[in-house]
Amino acid sequence: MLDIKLIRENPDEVKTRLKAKEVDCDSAVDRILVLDTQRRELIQKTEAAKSEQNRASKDVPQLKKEGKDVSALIERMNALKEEIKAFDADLKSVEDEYTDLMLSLPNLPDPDLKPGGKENNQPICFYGGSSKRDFEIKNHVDLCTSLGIIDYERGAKLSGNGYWLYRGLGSRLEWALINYFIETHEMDGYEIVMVPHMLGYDCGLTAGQFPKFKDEVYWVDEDGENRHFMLPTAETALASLHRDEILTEAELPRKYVSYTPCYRREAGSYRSDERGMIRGHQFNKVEMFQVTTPEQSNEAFDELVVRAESLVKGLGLKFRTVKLAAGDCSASMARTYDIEVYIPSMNGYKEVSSVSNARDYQARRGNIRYRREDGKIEYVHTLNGSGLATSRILPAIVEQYQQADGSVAVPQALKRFLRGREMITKEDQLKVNIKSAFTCG
RNA sequence: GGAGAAGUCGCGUAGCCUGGUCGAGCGCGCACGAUUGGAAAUCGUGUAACCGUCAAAAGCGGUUCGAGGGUUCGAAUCCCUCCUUCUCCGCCA
Repeated sequence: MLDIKLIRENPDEVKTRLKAKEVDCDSAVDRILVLDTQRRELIQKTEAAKSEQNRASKDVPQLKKEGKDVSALIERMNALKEEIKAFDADLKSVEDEYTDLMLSLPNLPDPDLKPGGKENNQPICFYGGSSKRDFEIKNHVDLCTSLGIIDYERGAKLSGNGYWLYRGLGSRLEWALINYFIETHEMDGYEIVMVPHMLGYDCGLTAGQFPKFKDEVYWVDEDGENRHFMLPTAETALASLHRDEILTEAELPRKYVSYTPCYRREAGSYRSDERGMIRGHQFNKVEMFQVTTPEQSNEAFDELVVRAESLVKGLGLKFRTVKLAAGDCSASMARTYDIEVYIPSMNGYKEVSSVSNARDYQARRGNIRYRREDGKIEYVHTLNGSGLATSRILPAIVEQYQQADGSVAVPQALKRFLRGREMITKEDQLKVNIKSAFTCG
């Protein structure tokens, strides 16, 4: 949510900056200004009437005590009652429309972002050398299938297109990634939080996904008011952790890390080049989240980018970091850098981390504030960054670490999470299969 | 899932039966001041958020006693619905 004072005082600046995001909010802003004026007029009228009512209400017992007649006063209060009712009804309808529009406005992009969409994204850092191989590379779908570490067929059997199963060493590899990431973040001072996977509506509202994008998540429990949705990212839960709270300056910044599966409808986004685990309805992600003061948030953003990058570096993967153009940042965010890992079979890069600064946008929606040392109360800044999306890292590892014989080397950093293993080979898989055939549950 | 109890100003509580000087008493905590060589103790003062008015602050006005609705001239207090918590029973990883 944007600051109404900013809209009131600089409506043109707001309009211009939102245009950089390739959304036209001119009419919404104009309407908000009208409603804002109406709202304040109605508040004044209502409050004048309520003030009189309060005074009269105090006089009644006093006059009664003095044995005076209060019937005239009570009649006046009856009239006031009707007046207030009418004003309140008007005010409610104005405020409802006002709130809807305020919630629909996206966050202002930072001024240094290039305006426009994807085509204006700027890579700002490349890491990792040539990935040329002297054998014909295979894509991760074929590799994972032949190694028996991912079972696409049965995933589809169980849940349809966009689902897969991790099998044996595939599961171990995925789990190793999660462990590696979580452990690294914890050592860096992040608190590990395990959050509910089914969330109430207000979580989506605070994070900024709702009301606009409420069709992009899975809804469960659809009986009336108490609906829950499956979280599309841990950010949606973490953003609401301190909703309606007033923190103290001393306890900021707060740093959280969460591992959750992410559930997304991905309606209409299927593309044939995104085979396998590049895009699914359920994927795994470790998410970092920070709550900071406004002064801390730029530094926190840089920190999140560095942390995400160092995880990819730690795995020895080739990647690049991209500064997103205003229009490619999501609605809630003022700035976003994506970290994209190289996928040899696609000869392209795919996002494994998205680091964003929401500034006070989510804090306003969720009423998350802090008390400064000097006693003043202000909105916090919130930031999030994937660290990392394991379901996209695994294909990258499999493709970048593939060997001529179809086996896959294990990145050094993961070896201790994989019982010191050097390679994942078909023979490994065979052993795992035989073993699991004899062990039950 | 069944039965019962409860949700009040940072925390703990009083007030609810018997509606009106209750936005709300007390204790703790916290802040400031006095006292002291300093501290403890003691005493005194203060102690929320939001909205509106204002250039801003002060001041003034309004709202908030879990949430929403109702009754009433007037609701923390009466009625209804919902949410949450606790206790007991049942069931269960």
